[in-house]
Amino acid sequence: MAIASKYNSQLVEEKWYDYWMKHNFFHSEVDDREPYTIVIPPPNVTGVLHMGHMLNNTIQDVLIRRARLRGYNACWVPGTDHASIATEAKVVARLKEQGISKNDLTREEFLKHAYDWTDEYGGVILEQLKKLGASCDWERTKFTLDEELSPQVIKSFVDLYNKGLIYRGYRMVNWDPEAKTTLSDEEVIHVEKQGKLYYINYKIEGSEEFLTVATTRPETIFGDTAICINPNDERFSHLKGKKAIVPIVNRVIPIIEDEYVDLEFGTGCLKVTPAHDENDKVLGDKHQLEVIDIFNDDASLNSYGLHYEGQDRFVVRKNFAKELEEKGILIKTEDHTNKVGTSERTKAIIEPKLSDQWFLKMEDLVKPAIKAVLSEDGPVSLHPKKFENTYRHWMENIRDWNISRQLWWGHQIPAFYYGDNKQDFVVAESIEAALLLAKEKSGNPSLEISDLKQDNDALDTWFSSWLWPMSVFNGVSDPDNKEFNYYYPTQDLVTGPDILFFWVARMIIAGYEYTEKPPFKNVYLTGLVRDKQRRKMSKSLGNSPDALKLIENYGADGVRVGLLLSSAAGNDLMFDEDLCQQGKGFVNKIWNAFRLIKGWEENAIEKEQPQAAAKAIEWYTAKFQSVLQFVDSNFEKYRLSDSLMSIYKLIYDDFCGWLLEIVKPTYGDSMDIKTFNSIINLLEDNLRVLHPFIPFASEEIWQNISSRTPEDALIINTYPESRSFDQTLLNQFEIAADVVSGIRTIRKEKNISFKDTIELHVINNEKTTSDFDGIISKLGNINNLIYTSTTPESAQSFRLKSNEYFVPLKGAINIEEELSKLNEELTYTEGFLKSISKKLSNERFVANAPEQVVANERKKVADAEAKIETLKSSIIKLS
RNA sequence: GGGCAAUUAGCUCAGUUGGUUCAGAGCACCUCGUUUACACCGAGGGGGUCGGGGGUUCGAAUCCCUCAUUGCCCACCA
Repeated sequence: MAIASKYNSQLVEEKWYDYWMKHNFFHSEVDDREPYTIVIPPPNVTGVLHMGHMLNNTIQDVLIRRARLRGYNACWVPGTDHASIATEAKVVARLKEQGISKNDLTREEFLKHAYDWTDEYGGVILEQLKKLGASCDWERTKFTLDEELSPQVIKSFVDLYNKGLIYRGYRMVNWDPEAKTTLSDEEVIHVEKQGKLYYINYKIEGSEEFLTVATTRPETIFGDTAICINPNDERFSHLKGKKAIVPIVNRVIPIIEDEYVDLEFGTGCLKVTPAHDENDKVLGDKHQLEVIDIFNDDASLNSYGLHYEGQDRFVVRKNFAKELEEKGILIKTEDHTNKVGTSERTKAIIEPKLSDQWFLKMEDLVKPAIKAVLSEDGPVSLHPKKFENTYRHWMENIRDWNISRQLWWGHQIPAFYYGDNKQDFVVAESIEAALLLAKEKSGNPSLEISDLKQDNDALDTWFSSWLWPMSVFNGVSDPDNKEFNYYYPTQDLVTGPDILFFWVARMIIAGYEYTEKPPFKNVYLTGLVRDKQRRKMSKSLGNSPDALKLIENYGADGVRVGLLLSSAAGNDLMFDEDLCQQGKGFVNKIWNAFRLIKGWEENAIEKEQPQAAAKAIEWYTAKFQSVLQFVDSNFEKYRLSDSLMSIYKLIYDDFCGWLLEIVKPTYGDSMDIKTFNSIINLLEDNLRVLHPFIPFASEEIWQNISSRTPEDALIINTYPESRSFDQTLLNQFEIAADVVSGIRTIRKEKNISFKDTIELHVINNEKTTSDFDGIISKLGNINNLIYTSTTPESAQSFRLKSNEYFVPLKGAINIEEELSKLNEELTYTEGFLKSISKKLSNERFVANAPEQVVANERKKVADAEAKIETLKSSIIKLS
């Protein structure tokens, strides 16, 4: 039977994914086993798979597959997020292309378009995840805006409102003029921008004197309602109680005093625009100033902007500055860099704006969530731990959360207005319930449903996703249901640190508010995927590889290995396609190991097992256990890269490099059945550990070893059991391996072909075991291994500890060369001995160092002395 | 402006409470090797005064101080 020498992922991956799906292996139902649950960070419903998703979901799949093998009832819940602002922006843009303006549509018409869009693109990303091998329970796929989840979001709003935690307030909020909505503080990114500081003269009323004010935003002059000076500033003391005249506008405004003003900055005079700056708002409230809002929703000027009405704020800045300059009012400008708030989504520059919005009080809500993460042995751990600092800082300085958005795509706020007064509203889960409340609150029993008008705004997307680990199990609507009780709290959450506040922290908050339990136990924060030059991957740079193309070229397994090999938790991943190539090579290596072993099957007969093979199997069994222990302990620390790397080396070096080479029959010879069976068992153990990382190839090989029933599929098989192992055996093998290495070095130096057999003479001063002689003979191609006490004539030598090894050579040996090699080793060993002896002769060392350390140093001395002995005698013999 | 983290081989990173083998791995690099699983291979090799400077200690990559560089988070100075 012929097995291809190159592993072909494309032929294999779809086959096994279909097979797993067909046998429902990804699906989980409540049963008696212990659950292991992961909820996916729901990607945007209209998103496409990028490298970040690949990394993130590979990690989740590794965790979930490993849990499944270890006998847990593994459940990975997939789904998508409606991503209100991002999706609405996309829909608006598409409508614009079709010549349709959002303003011309009713809410219902707009939502129809939005749903059409999600039907068209929605869930594409989930299909792409399947290509990666993601073993999600697809029967549980959820969408944050679907019929099951939406009522839970509404319920939670009503509940928090009734608890007095949600309120409506007229506040300064972050306004995104492009999306025409407010944003939470977290959605604002501060970016350093090069700007100018404009020095502008304001005339003092009833005098010819001017006051110069420095501002970065001259266009807001139209909204000025005061000038503020520091009461301690002697330069301006004569202006106290006077009034100033706003240039061009000619409005008379008071000159107020407040210590808030920094004497050092600018001119020491501040213009106050309470409608468009948070600090100015504070000043305005304090000094009871008028508030003049000069902007439209798109940040163009309204009628307060006079002849600039309708022009964009930045156009006005330029034009107005020019006008002021021409009129001699603008006296100078300076370069000035400052941090400008921009929208995380649209990148538009944020305009502080006063408006009525819904807020959630955070102060008390965060308390249990802080404790859960930061207290000693708290139930939630962040990996890596360093993010706990960031978490603490944010949580301890939290402000109320603006949860309303002026968007249509999302959960409409369940507040219903029945009158003209601001306070004439009720909050309820349905309009019917709202009517009852409204009748009561208004005292008007004749109110009808048609008299109620629902709040136009939608909720912040994160106000729905913070419920995700609960809502996917219907835990908000029905907290006592069987599934929720079983699957919640979930086990691990895998996501990026960029949404630590947006999502992770808020989920913990919601979890405690509704269940008094954390939503998950461990949070694995991945790094960002960057390119080789450390640049972020982005569409505009075009440095982001096509994820699906990568899978096509390297196989999902190859890509998974490539991504995982060098991505420690919390560290950014410098992605390079070579990593995938390495992953692909690894898969091919295992495939060929299988090919070799499978080739022995037909020649495997009952015959005596070679001693070398028996010993090698014994050794590998121990080696496997030691690596397994390492792998498991690294999994516990969420160090997946280290786990994978140790398996990688186990396969390349120990399994293929040593074990298979030792048991491999000489050309044309048969294989004994006992060895063959052992090797198959060991191969199967390897596959069990490998499966979480390379699910497709491991299943393919597993199924090719022998025909299996679906019940025997690798995906639902068992993880190798951890057992104790013989460390001495591993140490002894190390020495044997060094001997083989020594022989190979001599062969190489002397140009002796690996095909020619040679002799090896050993002076065994160390009394090392002869158990590995068979292995040494096989791998060194030694025809005669002789224990001796005399140095053979004409031989090339090497030493391990105080043992001496000789390969007799026919031709003349370069005695000079041998001597110089020996002398070099002697010098080194003597120097080594000297430094250790010095250490030991230091009384303070002997007195202070732990016993074990001192004993080890003594042993080193003994070893070195023995080695020096043998070196010296060899030198004498040669000279 | 405040805080946090990092700086170890050409690259990406390990290095556990300071102490077994003079600092490790993978990749890359150099040399040699192929009719007998795999060139998506094998054997061998070179390469680091552990960012700089000080200190504590019998002993420091590891602890302390300081400087430098980089990254991240937070923040209303016009």
